[in-house]
Amino acid sequence: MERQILHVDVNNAFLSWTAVDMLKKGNTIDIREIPSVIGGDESRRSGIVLAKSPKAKIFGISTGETLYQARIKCPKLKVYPMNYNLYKQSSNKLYQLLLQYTDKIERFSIDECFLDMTNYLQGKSLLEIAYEINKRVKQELGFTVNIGVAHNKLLAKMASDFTKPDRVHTLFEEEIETKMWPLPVSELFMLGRKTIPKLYNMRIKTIGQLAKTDKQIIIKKFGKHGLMMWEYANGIDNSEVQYKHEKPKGIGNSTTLPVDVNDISKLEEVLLTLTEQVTYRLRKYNLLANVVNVQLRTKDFEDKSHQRKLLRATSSTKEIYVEAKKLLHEMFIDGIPIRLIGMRVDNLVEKDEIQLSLFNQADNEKQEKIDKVIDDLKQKYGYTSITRAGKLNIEKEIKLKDV
DNA sequence: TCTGGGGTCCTAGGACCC
DNA sequence: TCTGGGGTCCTAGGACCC
Repeated sequence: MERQILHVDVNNAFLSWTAVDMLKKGNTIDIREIPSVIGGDESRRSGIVLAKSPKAKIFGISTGETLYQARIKCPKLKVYPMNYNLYKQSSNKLYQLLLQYTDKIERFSIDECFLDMTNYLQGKSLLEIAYEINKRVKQELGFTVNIGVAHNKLLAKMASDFTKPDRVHTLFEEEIETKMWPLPVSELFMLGRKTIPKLYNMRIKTIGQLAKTDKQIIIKKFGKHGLMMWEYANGIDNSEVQYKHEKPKGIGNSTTLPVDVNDISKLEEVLLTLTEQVTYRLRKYNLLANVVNVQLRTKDFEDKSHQRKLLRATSSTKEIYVEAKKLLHEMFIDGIPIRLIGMRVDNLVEKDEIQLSLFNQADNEKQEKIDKVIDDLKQKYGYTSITRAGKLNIEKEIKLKDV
């Protein structure tokens, strides 16, 4: 049976949500109406554009470029900081509204949802519901969304990306040829900056040209990814809306250091902080990790990572840190300044599914108790209340260097 | 480039086993 | 040994998404 799919995409999400919040707090200007962006923190060397207003777009400012470049394009540009908690709250409000239409909702990212409306139409057409959601979000929540209307996820997603903002677009099978095929291949979902030049070399410039190229030729050149891109170009996508919220498959944190760091003991201290954050989240999900991974980025933007499978799954800060520290030492080369350090855990399993050997249990429980005491305090008093003595030192030192 | 951070999935090659 | 072939597991790194 034909599926009924909507893709809801918040227009300029971070910026719109900030605008709504500022208006609510009595601010008189709507930052959506002026050249403005949400930007990272330049003093922490993460000064890039995360979201932009339509007026900023007119100046040629694009997401991902540096604030420095953005200001050259528009000297009077207003820059507002990131506020992740606000985004999460705003995203939840949207989700609550969408739940009134179907419980088959996949939260694809903080500002995008797929809705499976099959069997939830209640006498209305899919398009009618799309317009109703569009209107209600604007009236009740104060920001606008684009909605893609189609019979599979890929086409719904492509449709919501057409003209913006505040629009509803359909992309049914019979519309593929006129609405999607004339677009450049770079517009196709899952085709990124590495694949586009290769397609150009094959004289493939539009989605239609890709769709009409022999499938086997694309598979031979791009493998599994090739099959997917050929199917997408032809509007084929049988994937389901993943509405059962799944646990993460990996959890990680990384940070660009305020200054390049040459000293491994400093890196160790940052690594400990990252490990504490990651394992805290791991325990909150009631998961255990089987693999520990450490990533470094050098001053010259060269990335490397090392990972290792553990002898047994764990969520213990201490156990994971011991392994992460080993990995750091294996990778670190004295004299090569480090710009970014990250750590992540992978191959996660449900804690309750693991059968602990009796031999390990006593030791394990002791470590668990220590972690739990700290977690409970973090829960109660906020994350920053618990810091290790060593951590405070490095933050102070980095700040001093930075000035 | 004055170039973020959190994810998922895939591939290639080496180690190891039968 | 001038060393087969298939399968699985592991690690490093890449591509892509928002």
